[in-house]
Amino acid sequence: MQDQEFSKAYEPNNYEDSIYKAWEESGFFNPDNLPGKRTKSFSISMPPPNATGNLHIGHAVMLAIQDLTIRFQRMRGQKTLWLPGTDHAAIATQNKVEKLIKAKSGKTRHDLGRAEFLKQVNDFVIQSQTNIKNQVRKMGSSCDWTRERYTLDEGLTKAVSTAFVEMYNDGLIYRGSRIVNWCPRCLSTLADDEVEYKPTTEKLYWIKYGPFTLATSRPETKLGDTAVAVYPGDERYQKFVGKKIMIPGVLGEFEVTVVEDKAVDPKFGTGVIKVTPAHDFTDYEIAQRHNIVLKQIINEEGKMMANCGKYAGLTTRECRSKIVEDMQRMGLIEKIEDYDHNLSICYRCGTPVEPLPSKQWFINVNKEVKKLGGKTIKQKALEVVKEKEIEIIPDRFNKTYYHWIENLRDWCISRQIWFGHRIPVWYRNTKHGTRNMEHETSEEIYVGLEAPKGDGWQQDPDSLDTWFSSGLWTFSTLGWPEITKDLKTFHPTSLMETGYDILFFWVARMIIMSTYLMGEIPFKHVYLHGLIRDENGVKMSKSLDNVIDPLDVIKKYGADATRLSLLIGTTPGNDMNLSESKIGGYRNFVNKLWNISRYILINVKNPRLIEKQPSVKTLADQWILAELNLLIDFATKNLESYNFSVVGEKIYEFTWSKLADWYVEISKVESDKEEILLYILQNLLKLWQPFTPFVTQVIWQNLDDKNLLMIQDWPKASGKVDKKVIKDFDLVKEVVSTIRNLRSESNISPSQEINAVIVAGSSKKLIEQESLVISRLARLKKIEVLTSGKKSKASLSAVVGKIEIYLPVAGTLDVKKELNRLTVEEKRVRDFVAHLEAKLKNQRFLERAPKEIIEKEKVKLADHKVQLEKIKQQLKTLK
RNA sequence: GGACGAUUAGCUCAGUUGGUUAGAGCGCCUCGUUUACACCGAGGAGGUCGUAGGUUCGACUCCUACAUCGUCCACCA
Repeated sequence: MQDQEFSKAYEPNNYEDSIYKAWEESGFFNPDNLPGKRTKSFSISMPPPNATGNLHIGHAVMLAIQDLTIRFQRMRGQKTLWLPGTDHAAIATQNKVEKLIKAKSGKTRHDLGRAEFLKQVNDFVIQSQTNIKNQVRKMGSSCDWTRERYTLDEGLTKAVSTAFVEMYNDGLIYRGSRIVNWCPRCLSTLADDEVEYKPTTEKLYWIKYGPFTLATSRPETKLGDTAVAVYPGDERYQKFVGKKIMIPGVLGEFEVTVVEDKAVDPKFGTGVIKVTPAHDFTDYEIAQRHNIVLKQIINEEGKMMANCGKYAGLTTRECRSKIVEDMQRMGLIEKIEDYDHNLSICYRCGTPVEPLPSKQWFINVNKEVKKLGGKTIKQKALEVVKEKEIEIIPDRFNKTYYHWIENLRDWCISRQIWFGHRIPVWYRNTKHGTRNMEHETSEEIYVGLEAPKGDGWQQDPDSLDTWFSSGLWTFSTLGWPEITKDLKTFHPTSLMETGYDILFFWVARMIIMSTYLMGEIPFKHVYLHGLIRDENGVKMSKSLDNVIDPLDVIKKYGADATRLSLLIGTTPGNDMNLSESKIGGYRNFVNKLWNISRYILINVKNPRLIEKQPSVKTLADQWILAELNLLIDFATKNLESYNFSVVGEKIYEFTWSKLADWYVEISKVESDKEEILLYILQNLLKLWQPFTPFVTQVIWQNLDDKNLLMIQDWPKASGKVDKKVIKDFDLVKEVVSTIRNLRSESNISPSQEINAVIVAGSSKKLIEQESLVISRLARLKKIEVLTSGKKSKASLSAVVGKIEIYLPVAGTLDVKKELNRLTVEEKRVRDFVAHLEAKLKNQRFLERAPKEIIEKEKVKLADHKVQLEKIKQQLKTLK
């Protein structure tokens, strides 16, 4: 050990980069290079961060948890693969680059043209990918970079096309004319779950509508009305049902059909709604049920179409105020009220969504397919979770998953953006530029992996929803559609670890895609972590300036401390509040581990690995090994079941409160502990490695400079744990603590050594045997151990279980204070004894409680009665 | 409107199938440089476990209702 290398405080910045480099160069992130015979595999697909992003704290928590799991399984002898990659994040990336270009040159993507725009997007992506990959490394992630993938790389693009073609041939993908969510800013469709809702106060217009009065928030859609609907059997309107009526409007009269439909709430408003099938989902469904025609009046830019007369060309908002004016003039407006409702907006840009009729590609979620034994993809996705093939942690998310799947409608997968996987469909004699449903065309369609031969074919200009490719992630990254060795070895993956916020977006879609295309589940366990909020529980955001940047805190406190702060004190599915002081606390801990190691390594003659558990000499030796073995069992069991936090807490407690506070201190008193100290240290480093891989490796090099800690075998508990050892040692600890307490209460300075008399009864042998330890830790000069008797006058006194402790401090004894202290203590024990006595007198307790519990209470009572007696005597002696 | 979660020490959170005199870290108070560590050591104060009922010999733990906060889903003109 080099002294200068082992500085007083651990400096993470001096080691982290070189350690990571050593790991990466060792090749052990790659499962093919792992030593030993590894028959079982354990794999995780890393949820791909957006190719454009910066690492944020949400990524950090995901990386910490996944790396912990992979490192644990690697040490357990599994063939471990953690496959990293990035996602092209279609709309998000396109929007971002569009903004950048606009800011730089004032140009739009249309000015540049498709090819040039895509080139610029790709340049941008390559640059930010390098950035985020290095940030992933900073966290210590032991993922296999040789297998890294990108959703737009060649192999994955082929997987996407193959999936599309296969689903098309099975009739699962179809092109249809439907009402879609349309963002007039992005000029694209949005999936149902890409629409967000914003509470907004708007106006509700009560309008005269022929013979009816009805309420609407969108009077401009009156131009597209083709029906009026009432609740079935509503007496007020029976005479109109089934009739066609002429309604006066701002562009003259128009005809509507009156229908009955259960979608109408007879209690809301007047119980009548106007039906605009082309621009409202509910209205569209009503129109479908009653064979009502639809009339599109709003175009893809959110403007009124040519069929709107003088309103043509206005935005919907402009049109609304204009049309309201005109209607007021005609006396068609009865009243206008304020009205709170949820405005639908685009989740990417916040623009209000315009429902429009459009020709798009969909995945049919209700089609029974042969490949799934006649089930629908929806049924299959439900089944694998219900039958526990896939286990979601925490399991309460099962319910929300079921609910979401059950209510899933056909998934619109085409997007009118350029950046993404182009839809593998070609048309001839097409009018694909028009999405208007009224233009049915006779066109040839070709769906395939490559462009068809022959003239006049044009590829569909649209691209696929980014979640379509993400849905293939677990198997497309392993080589599918080729049946590769990796695919056979690592799929289904073992664990999917991600935030609960994308359970639907992503996890559900992977399940759908994998069960259909692969015929197997994508992963066995789903671990959902919560959101990281700031110390006040507020979502982190740049505008609030409450963001904790993982790179900043790694630099300041080290990657290990950052990881610990994200791994401990959290439970799956629950949000976590994180503050910098918490990270600082774990930095202190890492430093503690460093200094324990430093002490051991400096004081040991020959730092080395110890193969077998060393033989013991003292109670402390037995105790620390027993505690270590308990810890190993606990950690192994709980890491297997993803209880990271409790494991971290337990190892932390062992390290600081057991090893450092007691055993290391005792090692300064009892000699000849070289082997045990080394043995404990080497196992402790192994236990910590999945949590804090950097500092443990730095320390490990001092024990073994040839092999990396990350591929060592996970520790095994050796031998049976003797409970009596732990009980005895705990008693010794309590005696020491009690003496320290007495000293402290009486302001006896640590440098002042005093005598002690311990009346130990049946524990005399134990206390005598441990008297050296006790006297050094409690800073005693002389210690006298008796079986019984001898009341020491003018002493501080206390009782530990059945043991009486006297510290003769004649002269300095503050009798009044001491009496007071003992009286308080006496009352506390007396109350407890009374409580136990009452319990044990309760007939029903005696009848119904289990025997062991009653026995336990009886022993407790007896012990405390003895204690109470002794305190009383001590009080008497003082008086 | 429906579902879910949270509510435990000043703050951030643990608390496994009901059987401890309710725990940890940070913060706070007192004392302390005993050569691993002041990113430290020793000791201490601090909680009727959101409220009200109920089940039970026994409830922080189970049930019911309510309150506050939060999230998701559905969206009704």
